[in-house]
Amino acid sequence: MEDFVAYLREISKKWRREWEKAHLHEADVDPERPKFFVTAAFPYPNSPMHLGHSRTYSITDAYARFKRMRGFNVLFPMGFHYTGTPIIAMSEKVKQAISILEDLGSPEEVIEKIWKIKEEKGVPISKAVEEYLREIGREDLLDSADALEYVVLFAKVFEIPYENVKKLTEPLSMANYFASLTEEGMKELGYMIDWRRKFTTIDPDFQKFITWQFYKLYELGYVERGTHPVAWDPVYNTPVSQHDTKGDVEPEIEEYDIILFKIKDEDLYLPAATLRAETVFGVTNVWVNPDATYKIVEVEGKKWILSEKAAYKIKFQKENTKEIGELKGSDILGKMVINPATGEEVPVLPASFVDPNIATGVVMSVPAHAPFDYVALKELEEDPEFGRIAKSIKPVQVIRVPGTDGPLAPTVVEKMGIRTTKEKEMLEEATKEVYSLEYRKGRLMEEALERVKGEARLVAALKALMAGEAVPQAREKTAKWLKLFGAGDSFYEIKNGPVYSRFGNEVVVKVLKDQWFLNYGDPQWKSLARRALAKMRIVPESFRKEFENTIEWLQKRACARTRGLGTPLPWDKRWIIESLSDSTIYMAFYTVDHILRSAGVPPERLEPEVWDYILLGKGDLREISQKYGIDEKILKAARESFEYWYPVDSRHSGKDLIKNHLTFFIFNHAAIFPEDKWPRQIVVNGFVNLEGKKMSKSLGNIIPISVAVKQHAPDIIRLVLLHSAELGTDADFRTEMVSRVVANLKEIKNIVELVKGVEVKKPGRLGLLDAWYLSAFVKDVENVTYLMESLRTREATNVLYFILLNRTKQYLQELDALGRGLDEVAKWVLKYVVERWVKMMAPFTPYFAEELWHGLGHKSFVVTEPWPSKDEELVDPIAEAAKEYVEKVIEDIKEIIKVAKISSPKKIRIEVAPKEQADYLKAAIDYVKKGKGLKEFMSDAVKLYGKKAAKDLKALYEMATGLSETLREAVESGRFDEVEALTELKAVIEREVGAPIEVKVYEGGKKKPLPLKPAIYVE
RNA sequence: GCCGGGGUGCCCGAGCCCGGAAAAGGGGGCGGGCUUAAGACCCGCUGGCGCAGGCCUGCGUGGGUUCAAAUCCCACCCCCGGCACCA
Repeated sequence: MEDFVAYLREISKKWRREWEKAHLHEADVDPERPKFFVTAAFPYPNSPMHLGHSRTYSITDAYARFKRMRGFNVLFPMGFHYTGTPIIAMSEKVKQAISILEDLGSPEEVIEKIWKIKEEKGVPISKAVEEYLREIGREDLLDSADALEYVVLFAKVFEIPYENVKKLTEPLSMANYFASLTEEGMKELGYMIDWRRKFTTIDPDFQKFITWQFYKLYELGYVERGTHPVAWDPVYNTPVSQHDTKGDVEPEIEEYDIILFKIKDEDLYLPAATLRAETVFGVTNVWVNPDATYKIVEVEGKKWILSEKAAYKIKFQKENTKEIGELKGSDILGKMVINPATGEEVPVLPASFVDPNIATGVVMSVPAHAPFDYVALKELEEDPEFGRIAKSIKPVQVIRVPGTDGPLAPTVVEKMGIRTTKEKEMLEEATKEVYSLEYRKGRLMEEALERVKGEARLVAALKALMAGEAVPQAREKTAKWLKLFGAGDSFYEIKNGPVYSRFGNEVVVKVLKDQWFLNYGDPQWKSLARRALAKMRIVPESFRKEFENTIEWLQKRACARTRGLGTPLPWDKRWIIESLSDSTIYMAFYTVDHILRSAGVPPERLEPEVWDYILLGKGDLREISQKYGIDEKILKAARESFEYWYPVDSRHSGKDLIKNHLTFFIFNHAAIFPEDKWPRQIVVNGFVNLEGKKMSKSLGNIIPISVAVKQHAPDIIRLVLLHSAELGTDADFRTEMVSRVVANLKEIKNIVELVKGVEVKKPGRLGLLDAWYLSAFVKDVENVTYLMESLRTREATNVLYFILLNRTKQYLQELDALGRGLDEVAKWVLKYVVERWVKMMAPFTPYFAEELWHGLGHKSFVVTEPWPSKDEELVDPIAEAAKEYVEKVIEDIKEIIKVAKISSPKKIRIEVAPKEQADYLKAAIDYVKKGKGLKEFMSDAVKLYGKKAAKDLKALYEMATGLSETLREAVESGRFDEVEALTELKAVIEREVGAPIEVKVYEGGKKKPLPLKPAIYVE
């Protein structure tokens, strides 16, 4: 086994060299041949390519290779996506880790020790790092644990020598390093990528291309400006996302509605933060924390009272805020404030459950709908100072849930028996119950709006707008209404806080002004996207709905960031175009970049007008050539290349990209290119698990291709990935599967070698066995072709590497049983099959197929051979039916032997129904096919064949309904002869059942045979 | 909550779109063969009943349509994934 894998590795090196020498993977414009342009999402080089990525690429490659054999001029290019921030964060973490490691003494030893802890205790790497640091008494370094984790991951899981890890402290060196590892992996796996066209997204010419794209989008009016909240490091003044935080936590941003309660007779406002603005109509009081410190902050001309923390946070969300005073929570207790929605006066009361670290530190109290508020009020009734006020407060119901009576919060609280605000867990559960019920089923009551003090006109307008509205809509409308008259605002908070940036600072929310958006919500753009999708083939088709939903759901999307690698926004260079926005139409760039580069066109000349000509055919060739100093011939060649290769015929990626990249891909093509250049197909595949487990960096169960190839062999990895799951579902890479695949390839090799050097003439007549085997194979050819057109690699490989192999083994065995062995006829048959079989394996295991092909004496490359076609004249339905029939008979004999508990049968007699019975069956089949019922058949058939046939006729009708297609057609043809089939394959049956058999036609006896159902006597 | 996917035999998993065979294929288990032994490999069994190829039950739960439903329709229960400025 080991030897065989080594052999597979060996031949992969050999053929990789040969193909490269022959430039097999380079595709150029060829007007004589139909083109096929395949692309897969390019990798982000923050790690070497692993098994998960290679599934997408292996599918793409098998498909590309298949299409090439089908006669297409296939282009499969690849590039690298350098845009973005994770690489920057990672390289900084590595830098930090290296300095710690150097500081600790011998870095490699430390890494080994950490790995040992991980292995021995079976804990994630992060835990092992922590444990190690504690062990050596360096708890002070715990803050940098995740940085160390990366280095361990690189060194141990990715098997990068420490000397090389040390070089990854600069973003670019890291990106280049991983890009080159990935490229090498792709080459090892034999992907037919045209590497001449490789680029990275920070190459100057690519940046010019993106610049053009954004000018286009801008001209079309799809780029907009607005404000946008982001997670932010307040010290380093930089946005923070998952990879920038300690412990890689994704900061989640939550938007609170602010409702401004003016303090009566004072120029001060209490900004209550709430997620349930619609309950403002039921506010009975406002809570502040009596022990907390509050600041008076001037916000947009009003004086807000905010908790100390909130006063700090708001600086990042509002412009020109000014702290002008300070007070204690207790200072404002008992004051009356005005509910801006209703105009009612309500008191300010103390509540210790109000957390000054969350939102504004001011909360409005709605006892009817918030369990906390209800219980807190009850609690307060005992208070010497505020007890009297608390007692006087009655919950005000403003939301009604059908099927319930009265306000929900008190009901639930009483039901659960909650008494004090200290029962936090119970209260939270109660809150969840009330909130979710009201959110799903609640409606805003008309009575709630009647509380609004004001002109009848105002109240009526509110009623018209919101009475009876479902909670989600009522909430939105209330918040909007309050904002419109200056009593409402927004406050952003980190929902899962506190989150710390990798610099150690607590992350806040910053509202960015002038953020640039792509407006995917634009109705015109949306309808273009819809049309593009409708015209496209989606594989598997079941994902279409998800695309449709995504198109509908997409709104504005921030398309630029303040930092990271990438292309500056052309009209506002402070911004860098974000990674998912600069990777939507880059496939077009593949069609021309090698032309422009090999001609030495300086990137700075690739101004928008140049791209307009190349990609849209706009402008005058000569004029542009002169204006930008680019040779006319080059421009023309680029234009022709684009025209030839575009549109993309097939776009491949993992299913995680449906909701973003793939849909943006559709949108942007629809916006920028004319309809005939819109993509034709999207192919989506599932993920890869390893031995049933999700791959994760923390578990360290990621296998980079470089490691996998050393362990297995390229063809094995390809085949396992292609065979282990249906396209849309998740695959599982298991060693067990690997060994099965290896064993099968070995067997296939042995079979192929049987016909090495065999030269025999086509025989005049085939045996039943030969005819069956050939016919089944021809159907395989047709089937595999169809399966590959539908990208069903699992089924296609199943036919080629499992079913066909087994059938071939069966054929060879049965030849032996018949005493024929590999005679001249069989040799011809086998050679016929093998030659085509090897070709069909080429898309999946190209190296293996190439080696076998040459072993058969061919001089051409199998990978560029034409795909086999279906040889109609070899289709023999009668032979297939005969074989199926014989197998059914064998099964029946075995069943009888088993049920009758016959230990060693001596002789078996098979009596076949007389020929004319077959006519009855034919008639029955005819009725079944026409959808006529049993009754109808019986009444007609009895007339025709007589009463005494009635019993048989009924049985035959039932048989007809369940007949396989093969047998049904054989019976219909009238050419199928049971005796002939049984006689010719007698030896096969005998070997299977272990007794001599005798075949004859029924001449009367105790068991009456039916057609296809002979009477069997076992002695 | 919204959107998407799914609940099939001891386990994993096809089949459901286009209704018509206890339900492909694995794995595990049991029995047998091979072997000094283990492994690998091969054969048989693996819902129930059945001394002749048969019958019964069955594909989340409950209804319905149909000569016929894992497959179509309705209601319900449960599980998984995504929910954005991140590649």
